[in-house]
Amino acid sequence: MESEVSQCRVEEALGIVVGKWKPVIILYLLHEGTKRFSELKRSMPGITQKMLTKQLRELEEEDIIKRVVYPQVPPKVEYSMTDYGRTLSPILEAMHEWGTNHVIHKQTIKVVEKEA
Amino acid sequence: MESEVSQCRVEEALGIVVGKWKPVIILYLLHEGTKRFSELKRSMPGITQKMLTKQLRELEEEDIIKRVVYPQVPPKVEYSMTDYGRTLSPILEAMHEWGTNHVIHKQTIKVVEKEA
DNA sequence: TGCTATAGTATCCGAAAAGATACCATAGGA
DNA sequence: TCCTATGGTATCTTTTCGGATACTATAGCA
Repeated sequence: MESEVSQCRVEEALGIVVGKWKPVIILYLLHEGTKRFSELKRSMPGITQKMLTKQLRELEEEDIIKRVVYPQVPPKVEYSMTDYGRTLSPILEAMHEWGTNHVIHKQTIKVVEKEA
Repeated sequence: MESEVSQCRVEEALGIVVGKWKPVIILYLLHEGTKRFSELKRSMPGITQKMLTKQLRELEEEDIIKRVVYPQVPPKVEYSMTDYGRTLSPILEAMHEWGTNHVIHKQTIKVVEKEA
């Protein structure tokens, strides 16, 4: 039983959460519950339709979010977290907290460097 | 005080941890302590010298790891986690755990799909 | 004299991710 | 009759990431 670095499963979690938009999508759905495609798009200024669709499909593929299509015209599609997807919450929250602190920490480093 | 998605600081943490090699480097240094450049390289088959150097420089820049150069020839350079860098540990461990479980979960989904 | 080990740099290349843009179907309303 | 809203797809271009390869310096050793 050696400590093999190659058995690292961090990338499994990372692969789901990384990207410019995925954490935003997940946190939004975690906090706001069920949302329509158009609501997601409006809440993420700068994202293209193609990008949003792609990210949502990938998250759905991994069973993180649920996609419900209502047979209407114009179409209505709702997205929400799955129970399984919600298990990501502690990780996301921890990263959010760490990230918030890191912004401050970076400024502290710079000050220390200037003094030195 | 509205829940603005754009204030999301997850990316701050994510930016440090993502990449093909960074989680591996961090976990290795967390578990094994101080390591020389050549030891890191040997423990990560497939990484090029350029990549390893680049990742290490970026982690050093963010105050996650410490770089100590010994004025010798041939050169000796040691890398280790900073105290601050060690604060990433819970996040990495959580992701590792989640990732390990996710590998199993994906198989479960496939089985359920086949049955349906 | 030439070879090795160490910790790098410098360039170039290909693949992958992200973005811009245009297009589609159709119910309901003006 | 034409326009709008919705939730997409299909292409093309740009940007970024990662990798291959070659090059560097120099102490010590045979």
